[in-house]
Amino acid sequence: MPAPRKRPRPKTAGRPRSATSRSAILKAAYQILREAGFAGFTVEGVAARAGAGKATIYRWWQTKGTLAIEAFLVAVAPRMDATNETDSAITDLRAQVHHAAGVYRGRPGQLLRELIALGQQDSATRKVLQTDFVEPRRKSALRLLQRAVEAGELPKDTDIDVLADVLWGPIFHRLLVNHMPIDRNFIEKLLDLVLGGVSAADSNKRKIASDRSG
Amino acid sequence: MPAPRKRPRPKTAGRPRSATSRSAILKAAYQILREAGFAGFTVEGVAARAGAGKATIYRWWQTKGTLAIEAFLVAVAPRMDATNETDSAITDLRAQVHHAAGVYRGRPGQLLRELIALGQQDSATRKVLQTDFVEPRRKSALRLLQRAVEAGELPKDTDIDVLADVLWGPIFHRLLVNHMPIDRNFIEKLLDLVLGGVSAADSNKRKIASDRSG
Amino acid sequence: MPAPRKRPRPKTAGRPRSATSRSAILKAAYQILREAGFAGFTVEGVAARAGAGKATIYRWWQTKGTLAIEAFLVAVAPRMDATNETDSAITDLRAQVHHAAGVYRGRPGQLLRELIALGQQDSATRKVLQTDFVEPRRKSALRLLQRAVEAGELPKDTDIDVLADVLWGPIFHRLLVNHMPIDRNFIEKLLDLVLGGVSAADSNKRKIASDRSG
Amino acid sequence: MPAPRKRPRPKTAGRPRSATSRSAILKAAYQILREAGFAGFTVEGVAARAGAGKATIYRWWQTKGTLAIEAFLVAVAPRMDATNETDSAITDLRAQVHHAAGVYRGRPGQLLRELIALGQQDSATRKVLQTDFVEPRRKSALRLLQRAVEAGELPKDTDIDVLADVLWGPIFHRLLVNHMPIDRNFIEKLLDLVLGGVSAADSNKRKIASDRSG
DNA sequence: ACTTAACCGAGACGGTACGTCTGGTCTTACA
DNA sequence: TGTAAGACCAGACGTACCGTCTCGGTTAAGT
Repeated sequence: MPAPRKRPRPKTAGRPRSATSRSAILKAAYQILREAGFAGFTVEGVAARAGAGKATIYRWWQTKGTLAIEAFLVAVAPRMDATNETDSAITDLRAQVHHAAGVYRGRPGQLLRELIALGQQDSATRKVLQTDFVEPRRKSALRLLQRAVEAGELPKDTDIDVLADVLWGPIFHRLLVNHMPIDRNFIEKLLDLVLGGVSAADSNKRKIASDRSG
Repeated sequence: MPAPRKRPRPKTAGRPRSATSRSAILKAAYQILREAGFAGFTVEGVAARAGAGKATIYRWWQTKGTLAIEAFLVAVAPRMDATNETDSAITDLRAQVHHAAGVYRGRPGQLLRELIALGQQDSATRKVLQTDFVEPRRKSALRLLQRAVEAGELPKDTDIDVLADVLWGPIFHRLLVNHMPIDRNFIEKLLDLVLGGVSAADSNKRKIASDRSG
Repeated sequence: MPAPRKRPRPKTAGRPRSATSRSAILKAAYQILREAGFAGFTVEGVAARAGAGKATIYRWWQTKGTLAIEAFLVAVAPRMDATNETDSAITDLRAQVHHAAGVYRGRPGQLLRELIALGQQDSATRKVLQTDFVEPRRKSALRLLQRAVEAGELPKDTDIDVLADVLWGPIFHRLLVNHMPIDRNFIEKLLDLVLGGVSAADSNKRKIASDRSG
Repeated sequence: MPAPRKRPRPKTAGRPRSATSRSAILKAAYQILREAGFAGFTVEGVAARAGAGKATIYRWWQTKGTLAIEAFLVAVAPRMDATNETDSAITDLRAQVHHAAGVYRGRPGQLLRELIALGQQDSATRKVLQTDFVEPRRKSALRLLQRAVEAGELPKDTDIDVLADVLWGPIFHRLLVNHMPIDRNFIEKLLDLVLGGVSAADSNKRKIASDRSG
């Protein structure tokens, strides 16, 4: 059983997919998202700005939600991941959280809120969001946590699935419920509370280090 | 020269708002939400089922989002709060979290996901959600945490704002991102990790106690 | 058979109808008709401008159409009839036609068009229009024609019902179909053709006389 | 610097207008008009019966009035014109008037009344009615009258514009004001009065002839 | 003076239809 | 076959009025 909506690209078909068109569509989609949010995001608007036909869009994206997510990820994902590695997995983890929080504070965070919201109503969108955004990031986080456990920076019996949620959950909570800001101070206290509670590391040292990049 | 046709009208002129109509609308709204989710929730549908005019709905609710939220809260809020109090604030807190998690696992949780999603796109909706749902629950949680701090069950320097997010954030995270279930085991581990990490209480005893109410 | 539960109250019990309110409503109604035509004529608008309640309007007028007609007639009818009588019925008739045409050329004519239009769709309105506008004017015209017949100004076997339509029909035709103007020249030729064709009077003399009042 | 993404598109781009849809809409519109009159004529009803979208209707017809008129004309116009030609223009004219009166007496006449009424309130509708209904019929009548003048059946100095109104006006008058029926007798007398008054033909002969087709 | 019935303004009510908008599909001609 | 253009169906949107109904309150006529 082949994947259902995987585009069948035999070597000798008719006219090949236009890369120009695809990137024009994604670019236009992201511009509209940035300018008007998902509220002002219409397929017709994207088609018009990209100089594309609506049918072309629907040929390659299932729904407008999946288009929005792909446009968002193509534009934002590159600057979402911090990849500096040190000897300490915990240090890397803290850097990763701080970096992500910084991104979420800005325009991309607002868009992400809307896209997660979108995922609640439409299953195709939810799936794409899950596959292309959530899973890679979660796996990356779990890998770091696993490294920390193996290095003895976290207790051997740590449930990293739960710990990952305890780390990221509060940030998404503030992002989506919007009751308090995701400021640097919050992240710092969160990290101290969660990682400080399970690791024996000195919180002060870290605080000084992280302040340099704020 | 006084105005010619100015009689001193009473402040409460005109036919008063119909309570019957209001409750019929809220009831119909909740029924539709429960049956079809927010995707199938239309003002026209609510009006038709309630035997009300659309104008009546728009007269009293700014947007369909605010109607949805009010309908949800009126129907669901009563069974959302566990109010059993014991001597231990921490015990009460654990009970509260378990109870809420139980509610979120079911239909109300799915609806809540959609309503939070809704709040991302429309500011009127966001405001109502904030005022009528988020704040009361948060205040209740903060009160319990404060009690725990004052009773010495939590360290004196605990930042309860952060701790509240660390407790509830992971649950909302799983609710909204939907990557893993909010099962009893998760809640247990979450509580142990968060409260166990800051309090010295014995986790095993609590586990046995809370299982009786599951 | 008297009703058993009805107490023998006098027919004229309760507060009498407010003349102030009635005239305020009619005045407001005509103002709106004049300013915006029947297209912009709403009962709510009339009520608001008159400082009256909608219920008061509907208590005294069956539909908004009947209100519009009454408002129009109260304001316009007085200046619609020319009552100068001479020895010649034909001369009076010509004067009457010229006068009415003059009124129809102006704003009242436009309103009349809309009110006749209104009468096509609603039977209550049609009836009021028939009774209060059409019949009196038709009777007046028939009386003049009858006088002319009796005076020998028209042939004894003239069918005055048909002749009345032949006289007034062309004017209403131009009023409602609007293909050509109801100008003085048209009326003159119409009168000459219709009355000149059946009477032996000299058309030239009349033309000179009527030009003085154009 | 030329526009980068401007390809020379053909003038006839896009899917062409669907003839199927157009005729389904017109058919549905006429059915509704016939069954319920203009009072029961709604764009939503037409769309539903035609299996069309409301937007499609509004794309091609400015207002519901113009749709109603076009539907009426498409269905009714063919049977409105009598085209039997004889040697005598007057005879043809009398036949034409009788034929039209016959049509006006029936359902089409009732609809026409409503459509003319409609034209009083909306200028777009008035224009369509003027262009597609009034003008062709008027031109046809004027042509006949002109023929009669040239053939000597009417005086050389006849003002055919006025005569046309004198002929048709009384019919429209009775149609729209509805004070008396447009029966065969009325038409006969009208013709005798108007044409008999200006031509020298024998009225009795014509009466006998026309009675055969009543 | 008291009762009572009908009046009054205000404005909410159930409805109906409006004209607009957008999602997702379909149909052309061209490349 | 892919593409741009744009027409298509479907159906919810929020608005505008309709004519009815309920309020609190007023005003004569009849007692």
